[in-house]
Amino acid sequence: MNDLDRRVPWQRPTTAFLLAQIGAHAATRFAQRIAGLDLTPPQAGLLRLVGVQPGQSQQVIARRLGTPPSRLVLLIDDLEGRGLVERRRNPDDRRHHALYLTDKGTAFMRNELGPAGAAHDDDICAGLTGAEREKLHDLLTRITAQQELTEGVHPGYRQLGP
Amino acid sequence: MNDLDRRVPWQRPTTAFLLAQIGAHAATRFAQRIAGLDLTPPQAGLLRLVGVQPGQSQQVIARRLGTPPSRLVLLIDDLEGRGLVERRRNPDDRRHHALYLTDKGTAFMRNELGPAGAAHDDDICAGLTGAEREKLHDLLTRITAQQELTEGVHPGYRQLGP
DNA sequence: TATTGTTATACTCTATAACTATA
DNA sequence: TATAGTTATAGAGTATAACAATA
Repeated sequence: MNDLDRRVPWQRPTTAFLLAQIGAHAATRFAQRIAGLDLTPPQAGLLRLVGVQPGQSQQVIARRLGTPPSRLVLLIDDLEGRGLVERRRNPDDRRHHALYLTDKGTAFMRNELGPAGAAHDDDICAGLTGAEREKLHDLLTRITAQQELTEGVHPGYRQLGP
Repeated sequence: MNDLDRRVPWQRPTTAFLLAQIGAHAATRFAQRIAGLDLTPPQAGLLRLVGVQPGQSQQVIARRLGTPPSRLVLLIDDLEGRGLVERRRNPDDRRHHALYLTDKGTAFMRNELGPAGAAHDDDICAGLTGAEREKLHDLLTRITAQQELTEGVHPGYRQLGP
């Protein structure tokens, strides 16, 4: 028992602390993994959201992600320049740019990013059995519901260190 | 079933994704909570570490936190200016500054930061029963061990939004 | 010369505000 | 005038590098 433990009631890390610690760790590891795909975490999140909800305007996507629309511009510029995402002007209102995955983008999700995400999940859960992973997934899903977190979206993607 | 689900095998968020999502959420909520104590998350982490391992030099603390020593200076300056932390020069080697909590700092941990952490934990786990919280804590602890994460330290504290 | 702590500087990421075009 | 998207600017946070004191 150390000095502080004698005085404050923190004998062990709280569950919330462990969640933040492991969450940060998982985000960092994910960033490192997809760096090999020349992708930053925000780009990966955007790519996934465009794939799941194609045809949305940049305004809608920005609101969904909780980010200012101006931030999307450069992210999309890069993804579009690499031929993964496509802006299509709406003929009815030429101010809107609807976003779609290209065929190349779809293949990238299936062959590169998808497997990377699965491998990442295996990495993080390596210490648990299959049944334990299910239990953990269930408990975490309950938390996301109670805390009213948007499915498939989170702001905490972390950049890669040196 | 949406467009992307037909093409890539991501029917549900992975466990690793949920961990990152909830971890980011928890970090943000914690930042909001301790903002009422005029404390940033990095300051809270430093304060706790100084309390748990008093008498360490800034170099040692920096290595433990995985942060450059220069970053500690301003954090400590602020905490010292508020009378929560104390630098003590080592008479044997006057280059070293050993860090300690003041009595005021110890009281602050017990009466302010400690209860805030407990309330935060209750908030995040509000959707789970007591037994479920135990189970979750156990599973998360297993992950931290397998992933070799340092107890009580994580780099992912998040700043407060607007 | 090597190390501790500090100060100065630069870089990254993000948000805010100004601007263009369409309506 | 109002909105979608873009560009320009500024801020927060952090890291890197130069510096002073001590060994």
